[in-house]
Amino acid sequence: MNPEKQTQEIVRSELANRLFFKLYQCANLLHKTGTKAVESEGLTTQQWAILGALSRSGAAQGMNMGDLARYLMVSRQNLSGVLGRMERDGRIEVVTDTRDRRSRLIRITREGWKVWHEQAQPKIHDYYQAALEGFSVSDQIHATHYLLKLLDNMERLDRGGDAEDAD
Amino acid sequence: MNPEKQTQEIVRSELANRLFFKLYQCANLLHKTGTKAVESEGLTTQQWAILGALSRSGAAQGMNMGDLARYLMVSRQNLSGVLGRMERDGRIEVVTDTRDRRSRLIRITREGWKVWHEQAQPKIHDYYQAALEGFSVSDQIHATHYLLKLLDNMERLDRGGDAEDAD
DNA sequence: GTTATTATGTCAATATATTGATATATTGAG
DNA sequence: CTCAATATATCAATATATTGACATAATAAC
Repeated sequence: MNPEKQTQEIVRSELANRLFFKLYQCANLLHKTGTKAVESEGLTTQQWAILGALSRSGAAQGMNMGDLARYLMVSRQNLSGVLGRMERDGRIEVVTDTRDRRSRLIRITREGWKVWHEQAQPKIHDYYQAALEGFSVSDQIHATHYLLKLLDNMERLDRGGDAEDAD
Repeated sequence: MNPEKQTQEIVRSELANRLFFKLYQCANLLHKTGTKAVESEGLTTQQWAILGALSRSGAAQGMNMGDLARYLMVSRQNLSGVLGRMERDGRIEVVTDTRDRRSRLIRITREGWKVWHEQAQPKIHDYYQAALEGFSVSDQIHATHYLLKLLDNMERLDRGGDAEDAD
């Protein structure tokens, strides 16, 4: 490798390093500040993500464990713990799917719906406003695009640990 | 609020929601795929971040707990646990700062240095390569810029929890 | 009907992450 | 010297997160 190419390599590697370190810091602060924003409702960022998923119009009938775990990109065992706490708190309910009795449908309860829309959403709105200060609509679209691209690559990494013919 | 403004509000809010959900998913996958990349060295993404911080030229003398916690954006109690495991594994050492005997300097050991440079770095390099597939240098710069901006806003949120003088 | 697959539950071990409370040692200001 | 501030340690409670292993129940394939 010629010296010029080698210098390029180092620059690129340090650039990547910086990008991932910022992502790492963002991840830490997302959970810290996000949880702080909704803690008065007894919620955390994970529970926020789950209520967000379950309150979508597409999930009116509920979502099963596997789909929810894949959607949130967490493990089934982890999800099980969080859902247990949310069921305890009355925000969600777990019912057996009549069409496939192996499957459990996770649904938001009336109380969960109320907490989500009346209490959490206004605070989440304020949180977004503050966290996205200085972001134009275009900036938001571009930032989301980069995250999506990164996500695609990481999903490929996650699947293709040894099997090298993902989709 | 007129109907047009209201529609704009909803679009903006859904855009923000999408951005933060992607960030949430990225955070989950970063830890999952990142840890997988260095697990054969007995490392995790947190330990990776710590070794990265300690191996910088600026940290040759070591970093104290407080600075390291602020740099990584984690709590002191959390850092304490991770450092304990890393000390147990011989990757770092903790010595009392001679200039301020209250302070403990965290330093990378010779063994930690070796693990970091000879074993972890090549794998991290490959990880970056795969995770940034399709990112030009310009893309990387822009993506980092957005993360940095987000980080600034979230840091402000983190500090100003009760001070209510937001404009 | 037997069997393989699928969806989930559960237990265990480990690591990461927070806040809050309490304690100790050291430094620096007066 | 006294006292406040600083830097850390430690304990506790709670929540999140992973992999691995084993069990169960229901579906689907034969």
